Amino acid sequence: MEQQAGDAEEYVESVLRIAEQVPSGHAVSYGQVAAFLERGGPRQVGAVMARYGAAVPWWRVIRADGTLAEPLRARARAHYLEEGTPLRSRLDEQVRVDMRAAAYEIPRSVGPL
DNA sequence: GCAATGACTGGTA
DNA sequence: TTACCAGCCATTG
Repeated sequence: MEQQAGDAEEYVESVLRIAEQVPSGHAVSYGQVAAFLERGGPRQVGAVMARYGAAVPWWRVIRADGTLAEPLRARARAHYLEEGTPLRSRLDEQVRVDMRAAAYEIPRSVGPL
């Protein structure tokens, strides 16, 4: 019954799985992913992304208000411009994703393996 | 076992 | 609109 360790691994796989299948030009929030998995919370999703997110399009998993942590913001902007993600930038800075337009509903087929 | 930390969220001012 | 606050939950020291 070493389920606990297995659950942690499965949780990571599920989070990465979701991040991987978010289509270009769309984005989901940490809370959205956590609510979909019904597991942990937004901070746990963020923790997984911080550790294993490098292997997936992490810029498609963002905060509920369409912003990102500062160090990531600058990197994500380039990807958004390249993918044509709907942005809500007023001036040259303060770039944030327009979640109303970029919102993406996670298909249930992506649930926990 | 307790305290601090973090790629968060929603509400109020 | 932005700024601040309290709540939440697993990980780490």
